Amino acid sequence: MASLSEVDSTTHPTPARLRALPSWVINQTAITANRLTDRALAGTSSRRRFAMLSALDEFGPSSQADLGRCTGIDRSDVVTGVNAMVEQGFLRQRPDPADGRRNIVTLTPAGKEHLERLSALIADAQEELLHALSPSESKMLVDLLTRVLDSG
Amino acid sequence: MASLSEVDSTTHPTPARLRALPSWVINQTAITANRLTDRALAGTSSRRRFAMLSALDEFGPSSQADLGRCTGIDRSDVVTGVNAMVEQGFLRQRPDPADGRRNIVTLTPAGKEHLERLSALIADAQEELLHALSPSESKMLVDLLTRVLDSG
DNA sequence: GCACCATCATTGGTGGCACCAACAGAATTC
DNA sequence: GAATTCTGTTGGTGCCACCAATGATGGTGC
Repeated sequence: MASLSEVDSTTHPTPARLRALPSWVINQTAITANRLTDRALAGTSSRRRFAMLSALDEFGPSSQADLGRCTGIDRSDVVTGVNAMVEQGFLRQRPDPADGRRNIVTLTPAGKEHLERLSALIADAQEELLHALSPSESKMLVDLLTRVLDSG
Repeated sequence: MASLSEVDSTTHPTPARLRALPSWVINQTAITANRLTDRALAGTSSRRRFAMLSALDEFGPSSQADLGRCTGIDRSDVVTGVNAMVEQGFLRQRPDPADGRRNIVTLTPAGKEHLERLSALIADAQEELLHALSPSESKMLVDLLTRVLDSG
């Protein structure tokens, strides 16, 4: 009995100009993705720190500059993240004996453990984010975005 | 010590954990997309204001609350954007005679003109962003992201 | 009528993020 | 050995998403 427009009364359509705009759609999706992961990480950590932990786990001890480069985080932002995680006991910091400029940052066992906890939380968020897509569609989405990223 | 990684000194590989993480890839792509559009808009406008202009152009005059809802912008953030564009002559603001609470915001001819200018600038940014993808791939990317968005 | 609640525009503020500039000290290059 | 590059660090900027509260207004149930 209710007309279509009536049903839509609570819905707020997005302008077609925006819906057709790749950068807009990408950004909106990123907003919800970040919201989901931020909530999943609750008060335990942040996306940035998770990225740093991931890099240290995969590449082993590295300087802060390298850590920033491979995660896309500014050197100055790496500093605060590293400091916080050193204080939490997740990272260890020592000067590079071969290069007096560098601080070598190392993942502690507690840090590795922490990383795995965060990884599980974030995995849940991914599922929540992509539940509308099939596994192959999710893969295709990631592949397309990766190609966009690598081309820049 | 001496190893292959030495040769790669200029390249900075991203951790596999991150590269396989949809939310990470989406966010990184959004960062570059936003950087490109922000640079395209230079000092002329912002992404938010473009979104508001697009909505007003497509849906006609509307209250600020509606404007915020259909663009996903917080009501409080709509205020500053509207004020700025009113001052620039792109928007007109008048009280709703039928509802004393609302401000009806209308796109002026200058605003419409401005919108079209911005639209062209942003279109260039899209091309720059997606130059690695074919048109059909770009469409598929937008479709996938749209489905993710609509499912949330 | 009237109390109650929803909605409006607006103010103010918060935290995170991406980014930039400058610095001293150490290393590398020429 | 001078010049240049790189490092960690400090400090700061601006945008963005988000939240809380408030006074004014509209609508609803009774």
